[in-house]
Amino acid sequence: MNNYLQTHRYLLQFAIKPSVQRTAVMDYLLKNRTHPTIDEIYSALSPSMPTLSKTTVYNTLNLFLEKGAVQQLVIDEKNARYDIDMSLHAHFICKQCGKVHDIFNLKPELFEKPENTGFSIQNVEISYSGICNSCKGN
Amino acid sequence: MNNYLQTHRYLLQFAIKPSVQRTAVMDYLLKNRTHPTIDEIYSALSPSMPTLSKTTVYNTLNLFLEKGAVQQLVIDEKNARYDIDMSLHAHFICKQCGKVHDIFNLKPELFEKPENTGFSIQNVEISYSGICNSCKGN
DNA sequence: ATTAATTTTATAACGAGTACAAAGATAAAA
DNA sequence: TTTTATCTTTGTACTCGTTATAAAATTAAT
Repeated sequence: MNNYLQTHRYLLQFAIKPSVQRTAVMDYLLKNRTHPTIDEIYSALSPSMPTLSKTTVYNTLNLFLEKGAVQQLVIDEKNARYDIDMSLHAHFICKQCGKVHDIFNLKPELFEKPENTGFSIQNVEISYSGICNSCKGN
Repeated sequence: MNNYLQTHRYLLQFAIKPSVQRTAVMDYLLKNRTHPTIDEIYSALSPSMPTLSKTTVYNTLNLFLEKGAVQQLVIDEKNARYDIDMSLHAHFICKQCGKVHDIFNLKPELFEKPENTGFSIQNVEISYSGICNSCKGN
C-alpha cells in the first residue's frame, strides 16, 4: 500500500516514531476531515484492525497532540475532537446533530492574540454554534 | 437579608421561579465572577446549606441555561463552567492552574457571526489558552 | 385542609478518559 | 542469531463529571 509510506513519512516530520497503529490513526485523520472523536476513530479502524485497543487510540492522540501534529478541539461538551488541520480556521458545532464543521476564510485578525491581557496566550480557538442546514427542517 | 430580595427579583427577570436553592446559586454567581464549575458552586454553598444536593446544582444551572440567565463555557476539557456575564467578551484558560479569566475590550468585530457559512449561527465563543502570570514562574 | 404540581434530594447508572501492569513488538548489544 | 533492554500495545479496573430515576419535601391550587 502506497499511502502507508506517505503517512509514515508524515509522522516522521513530527518526530513521531511510526507504528502500525499510529500510522493507521494518522491515515484516518488525514482522510477524514470530520474532527472525529476517539470513539469514532476507534470504531472506524476496529473492523480492519481487530486487536486495536481504545486505549491505544487515546495514547496515540495524546502523543500526536504533544508533538503538535493535531489540535484538540474543545467545542463539544461530550467528547474531545481532533483536527489535523493546523491552519487558522474556526469551527461550527450543530447543537442538534453534534457534527463539527470547518469555517475557513475568516479574517486573520480574528486569530490574533490580544495584547496586554496579562497572560501569555499560546492558543486561540474560535467556536460557533447553532443549527446546521441538514437539521434545520427537523 | 437584603440581597436575597435583589437576587429574587433578578431571577424573575428571566422567568425563573425562585426557590431558596436557586436564589443561593444565582447569588453566588452574581458575587463570584470566577466562571465556577458545578463542584465549586456546590462546595461553596454546601457549608451554609447542608441539605443542598449536587443534583440540585446541576438542575439549577441547566434551568438558568435554558432561561438564558447564564452561559455555559466550553473551554475546560474537564468540567463545564458557568458565566452570568452575558456581554461580549472572551476567555482565557491557564493550562497549568485551570483558572478561567475574562478578556474584555476586544473589538466587537471579533464577535460578529460570519456570513454565508451555510449554518445559522446562534452563538460565538472565543477562547484563549496558555499560561497565566501566577503560574509563569513555576 | 386536601389535592395537585413543582422542586429537591439521594442513589444508581452511564460514559469519557486515565492508571496500571502484563503481553507483545522493536531495537540494540553480544 | 540470540539475548537483553526499551518502547508500544492491550485489557482491566478505576476515577469522575453528568444524567436518570424515583421518593420525599415543598409550594400552589382547590
